[in-house]
Amino acid sequence: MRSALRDEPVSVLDRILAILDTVRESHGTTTITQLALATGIPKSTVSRLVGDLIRQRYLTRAEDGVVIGLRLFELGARASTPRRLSIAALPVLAELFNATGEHLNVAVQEGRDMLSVISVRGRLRPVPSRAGVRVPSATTALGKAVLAFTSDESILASVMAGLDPQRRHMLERELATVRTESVAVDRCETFPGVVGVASPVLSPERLPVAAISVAGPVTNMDANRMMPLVRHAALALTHRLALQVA
Amino acid sequence: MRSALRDEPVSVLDRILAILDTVRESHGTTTITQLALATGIPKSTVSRLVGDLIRQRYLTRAEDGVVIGLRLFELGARASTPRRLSIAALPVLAELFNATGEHLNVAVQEGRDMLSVISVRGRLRPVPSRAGVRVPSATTALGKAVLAFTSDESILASVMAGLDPQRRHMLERELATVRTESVAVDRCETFPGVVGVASPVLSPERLPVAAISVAGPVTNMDANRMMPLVRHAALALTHRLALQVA
DNA sequence: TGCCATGGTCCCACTCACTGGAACATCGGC
DNA sequence: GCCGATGTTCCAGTGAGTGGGACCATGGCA
Repeated sequence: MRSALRDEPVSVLDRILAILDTVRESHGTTTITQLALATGIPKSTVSRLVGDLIRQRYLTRAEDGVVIGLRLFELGARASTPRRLSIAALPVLAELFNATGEHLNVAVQEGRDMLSVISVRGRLRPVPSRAGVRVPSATTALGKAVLAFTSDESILASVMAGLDPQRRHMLERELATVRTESVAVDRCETFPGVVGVASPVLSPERLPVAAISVAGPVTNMDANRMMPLVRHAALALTHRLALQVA
Repeated sequence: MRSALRDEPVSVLDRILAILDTVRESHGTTTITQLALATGIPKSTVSRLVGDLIRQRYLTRAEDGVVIGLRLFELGARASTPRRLSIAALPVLAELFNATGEHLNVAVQEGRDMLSVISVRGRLRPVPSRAGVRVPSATTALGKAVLAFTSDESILASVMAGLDPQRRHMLERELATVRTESVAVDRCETFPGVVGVASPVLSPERLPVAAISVAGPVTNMDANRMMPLVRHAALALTHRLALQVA
C-alpha cells in the first residue's frame, strides 16, 4: 500500500477492492472496459485481475458482463456484526412484525451512511430498503436515531457538512429531541410517501451499535402508534445484545 | 498469479483470498498468528495485508481477533445468483411454508458442495443450515437433486470419488430414481434426526440451476406428503426463473 | 520485580511478481 | 470486407511487495 495520493490505486489490494466496489456499485453488470474507465486502472491489468477473481469465484461472468460471485456471498454471510445482530434481533423483529405488519429494518452506521443489516418485508411496495443497501444518515429515521447518540464527532460533522445551514439547524434540534425521546422520525424525507420511525440500540456504554425502524405508507400508517412499539423493540434488542456477550 | 504449484500462494491476490477464506472458515475469530500458520504466509506479511483489509473494512477487529467486516457483507448482499433466485423464489417459498411450516432451503451447486442461498426457519431446532453455508452434495437431498441432473461429469466424479464403492453404487441408483421422480430424499444421512426432501430447479436447457428443499424432524414429518409439495414448488420456481430472464 | 512466552507491528534492502503498452483475437453492424 | 468496440495475451523492465529480524506490547509465573 504505497501511495494512496490522489485516488489512483497502486497496490494490488487497493486495485482489487476498487474493482470489487465498482462491480457492486454498478447495479447489474459491468464490462472490463467500464471497470478500467471507472477505476483508472489500465485495461490489460483489469482484465488480468478480473480473470483471477473469476477463477476464484469471487466474480462471475454473466451474459453481459461481470457480476458478484458466490464466494463473496459466502463470505458476506459470515460477517460478524450482521450475524450477531440477526441472532439477537430475530425474536424481537418477529414480535414487532406481529404488532405492526410493516416494513422493518435493523441498520448500523457505516461511514456516513447507514447500512441495512436485516430487512423484513411489510406491506410497503416497492420495498425501499433491503439488507445490504446503504441509506443516507441525515434524512432516514435510522440515521437520525444513531447520529443522536454517536460519539464520533468527525462523522457527525461530515454528515452536517453536506447540508445547507437551515437544514443543519433543523437536524440539530431534531437530534436533541431524539436524545430525550429515543425515537426518530422520517416524514417522506428519504422516500416519497414513506414514513419511518426508528429507535437506537445502544451498547452498555451507551454508544449506538444499531437502530431498528418501522416504515410504512404515509397515507395510513400512524407514526404515533409506532413510536412506543419501536422504542420497546430497540430496548429489547439492546437487552438481548448485552446478554449475548456474556 | 505465478506459481499455484504446491499450495503456497505467491500472488498478492491469492494471498488476500486465502486470508479471507481462512477467516471465514474459522468460525468465530482468528488471530494474525493463526492466519500465518494456516495459510503458510509469513507473519509480517499477514500483518500488513490484514491491516490493509481492516482499514478498508473488509475485515474488522473484534475483542479476540479478526472477523469478517461490513464491506464484505455489503458485497455479498449484491451477489448476482442469490439475488435473482431470491426475487423469483420468495412467493414460492411463502406458499410452501404455509403448506408445511418446515425448514426450507434453496441451494446452488458450488464446487462439490451445495451452498444454501435462501433459508426459511421452520420448527426444526437447532437449524441445520442457514443461508451462506455449505452442505455436502452426496448425502443431502439438495445435493442429490442437483447431482442427478448435473452435466459436469468431473464434479459428479469427484463427489463419487469421496465414497466407498458400496455407497457409490447406492448413490448411483438413487440418482436414477431422482431423474424419474424429480424428488430426492435424505433420511438422517447428513444431520441425525433430520429428514430432507428436495426437488431440482432446472434451466430451459434442463441443466440444474438450484434445488429447493423441506427439512423436518424424522419423528413427525411425513416425507411422502412433502414430495408433491416440493416438486410443485420447484416447478413453480423453474417457471418463474424462465420468465424472469425475458 | 524480573523473566519468559505469546501475539502483533515495523523497518528496509533485495528481488521477483506485477505492470501496461502494444499486438493480437473476437464479435457484430453496416 | 472493413470498421469500431471489447477482451485477451505477451514480455521486458522495474518498483511494489516481501519477509527476516528487531522491536513493542501483554500477561502469566515464580
